[in-house]
Amino acid sequence: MIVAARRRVETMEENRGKLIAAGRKAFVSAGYAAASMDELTASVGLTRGALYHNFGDKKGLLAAVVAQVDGEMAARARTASADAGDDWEQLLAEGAAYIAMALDPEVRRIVLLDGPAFLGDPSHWPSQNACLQATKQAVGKLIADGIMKNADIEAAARLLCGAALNAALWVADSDDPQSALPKAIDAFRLMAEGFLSEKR
Amino acid sequence: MIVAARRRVETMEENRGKLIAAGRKAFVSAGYAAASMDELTASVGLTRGALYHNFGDKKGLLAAVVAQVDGEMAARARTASADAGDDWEQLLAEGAAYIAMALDPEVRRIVLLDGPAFLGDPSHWPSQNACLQATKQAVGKLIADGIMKNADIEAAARLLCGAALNAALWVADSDDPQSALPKAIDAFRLMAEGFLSEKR
DNA sequence: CAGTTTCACATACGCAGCGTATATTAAACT
DNA sequence: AGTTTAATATACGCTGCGTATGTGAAACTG
Repeated sequence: MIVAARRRVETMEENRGKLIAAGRKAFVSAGYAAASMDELTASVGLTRGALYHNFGDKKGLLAAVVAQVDGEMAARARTASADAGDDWEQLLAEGAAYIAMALDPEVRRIVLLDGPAFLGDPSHWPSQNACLQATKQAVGKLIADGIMKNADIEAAARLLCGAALNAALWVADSDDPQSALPKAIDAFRLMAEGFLSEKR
Repeated sequence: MIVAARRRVETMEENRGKLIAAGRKAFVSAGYAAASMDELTASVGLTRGALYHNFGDKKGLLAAVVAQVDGEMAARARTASADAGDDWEQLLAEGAAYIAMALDPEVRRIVLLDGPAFLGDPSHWPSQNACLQATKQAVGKLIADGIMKNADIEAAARLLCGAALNAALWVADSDDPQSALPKAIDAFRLMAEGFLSEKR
């Protein structure tokens, strides 16, 4: 059967997708700096021409890849906190989810290491770092409801996120990640409770 | 006056020092990846020959630079905690000191961003990340004395350090670092108290 | 103190990779 | 059908890393 000629936008979307997928693979295995754009594009049957047309430069592809992975992180976090009890438990569940996520090499390498190093601070990313966004929102509500002590929202969110993600890097790099994970999560819950109001 | 012929080791030490100093400058202004070893060595009147002889490769220089900056961080942290009250206050003072340190571009760019991205997890650095080491020791003592709740030492240290350093990155990148700094430190103290034993 | 060795560093070379300028070809208009 | 547009390919130059080789001065040696 003769396939109808593909429309331009279709193939372009498809090629963008291919390149982003290839980027995820390449960046995670070689790291952003060492990833070759020639190899990457060839691996999906394209050339650097397509890359530079679609993403401007190498950084542009990284940004697109980060945005995609970041979006997936947000989805996973929502799922994790969905069946937690109250708002506070939801925050803890999200934190635990982020710690677990960093066991994923894509998250670790691309979002936590190369992202900040080559794209700058996550809070300025166009994709808005998922962890930060979700945490900030949760913290805002908890403080408003008097469940959390009155700290600066941004600062508290950043501390919680930073703690979770950094602990995650430790877990991932430890000798026995599977046994380190619960320790990290336990400690996280303990520490986060510092933010809880006394009267609760 | 005729200067006595310099001994070999002397000049070598001096050249190593020059290269490390040049590395600090170059890495902080351009970032590790974009720093040119040709420019860097030329800026101190040497060539890449000296670099590769002394440090093996580009990464070797980064490691040396990281070790130096890391050492200075440790010294600053000790000074900061020296005149704090009890052990717990010392831990908090150290944390606050680390948050303040990340306002230093060298610390931020070299130790917090490029270091982990290109040398791997700080806990495996030969220089042993100063923040982690100091925090682990402090936490160990506090738990042994029953001042802190019984969490995993590594995990707790990693969380505290991660929170402090990540908050520091936020402070450094915020619109008004000087006003963000106290907010970050306040929130840090609050959160850290989650680790305090009830009975205290 | 002349001869020899060592080694810290310079010079020279090859190769890989990024970005850009130009070419091509198929889809989209008219 | 002819023309334009634009998505991708091709071709080029430049920069930069790492290595192989050269060199001269300090460090041994008898």
